[in-house]
Amino acid sequence: MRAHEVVLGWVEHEIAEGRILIGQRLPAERTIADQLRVSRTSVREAIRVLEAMGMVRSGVGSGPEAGTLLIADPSAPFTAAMRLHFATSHLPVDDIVQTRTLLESWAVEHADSSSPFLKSAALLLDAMDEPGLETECFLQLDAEFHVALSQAAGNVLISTMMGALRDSIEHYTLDMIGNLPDWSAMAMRLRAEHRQIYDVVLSGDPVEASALVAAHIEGYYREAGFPSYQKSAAELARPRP
Amino acid sequence: MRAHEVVLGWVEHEIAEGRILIGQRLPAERTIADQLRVSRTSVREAIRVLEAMGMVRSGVGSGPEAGTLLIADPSAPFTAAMRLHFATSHLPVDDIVQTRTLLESWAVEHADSSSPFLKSAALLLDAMDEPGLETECFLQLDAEFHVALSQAAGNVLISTMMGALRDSIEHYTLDMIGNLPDWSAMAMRLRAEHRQIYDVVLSGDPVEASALVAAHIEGYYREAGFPSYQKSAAELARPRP
DNA sequence: GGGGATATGTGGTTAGACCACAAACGTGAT
DNA sequence: ATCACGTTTGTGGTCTAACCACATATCCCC
Repeated sequence: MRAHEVVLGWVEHEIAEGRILIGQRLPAERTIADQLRVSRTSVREAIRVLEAMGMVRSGVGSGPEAGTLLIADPSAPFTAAMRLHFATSHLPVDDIVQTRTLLESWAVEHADSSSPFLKSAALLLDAMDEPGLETECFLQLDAEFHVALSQAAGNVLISTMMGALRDSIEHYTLDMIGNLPDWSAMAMRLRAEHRQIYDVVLSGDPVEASALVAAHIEGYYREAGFPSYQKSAAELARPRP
Repeated sequence: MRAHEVVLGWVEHEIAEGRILIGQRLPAERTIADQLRVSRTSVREAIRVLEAMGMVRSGVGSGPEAGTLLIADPSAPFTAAMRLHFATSHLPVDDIVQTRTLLESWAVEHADSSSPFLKSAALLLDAMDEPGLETECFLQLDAEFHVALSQAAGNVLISTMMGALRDSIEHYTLDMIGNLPDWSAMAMRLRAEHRQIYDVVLSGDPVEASALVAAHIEGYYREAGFPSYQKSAAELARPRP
């Protein structure tokens, strides 16, 4: 086992044992190196890996921003990999729409209407009603809302995948709104659809909720000027009407 | 921008420009360091990141196994992150079954029956018929078969997610076969079901294929001794009969 | 008490050296 | 001519030791 893998194993172990909690600092690089009898070089290689996976964040200097912090929620490792992935190879928008539709319509269909994540979703909806909200912020809240909805189904994997998609989707959406003739009208429409979806999920009508979500996603991408996206997303997700 | 990020950017650029192809070697660490005017240490940190994401593989010595090879198909970055993720936090089996069922039944439903991936799938089926095949190898081929099926739908994201799940699933399946009273009987049954699914996909009956896949996955997990898994996977994937 | 110089501790980076390994190359004996 | 064995070459793997930049904490002088 290579030296930096020893370090990775040690960190994983420390986390599993609860000796390092989220938000806490890892020991200094020199300390870890000394403790594990490896060079600081190897410790740094390990930290680069953890950083790439979104598990830690390094900062120089002193004070609360300095040192290497553990910032990983369990779903984080996904995100970084996806980000680099999408930075390298641009995925077909159709694929993204299909996948979003599949995952999200499944999620709302299996959502627990008493899930605390729905309360988060409601707060996000309120935040999106804020007048004079920056477009960028709106899109961020939009993405958050969809992730929160997905979490309500209680499937860690599905939530994780949606969370991974979120950041990547923001990139596309920002590009897309340039194609829109009237963004504020679109924002209004999105707000209304979000409310409708939320209400139906809360009222416990899985089938209707699923259909609404599919239509919502499909409509968004189509109106934002992706003519290549022909087929109905709803149909793709649920081809047997 | 930190030094190792410069290296990462350079590698991404070289890949995007087509100067480094899959299966080819990156320049030697010392060469890259020299060329980019950074230290070899920084080059190594960048390579560790790429390695963690499954994009490259490093080997010492000389010859075809040596050097740093680019092995990334577009879906690779997922895998490593997932692996570390699963190593840290054990996911509920139910979640995995649900996700597999959702992704795979969608994939076969939208499979292109003329896809070259189906030819790969056929070869894998033949390989699984090999008498005296090690259990471990069989499970590997099994996983490969499912990934190949998923690829036939032509959605990069879905294929990617399935590919990411594959390695993780192997871990569980290996544990599971210990619970089986008669592995060779199960293997026989899996072979038969695989053939059946393959035939139906090839014949172009999406609905039937989807149902078969769901039943196949569900049956496997249930028989392998996960009583916690109660609900029908087929029902989960397609709750409106 | 205030304010600026200094000490401390952090990650970021570099240079240079050695090791282990595996293939390719030479050189010798047969 | 051929084979076997040592040598060379080039690769990643590791380590030491030093310096830098940065941000806080501390101290000492005014």
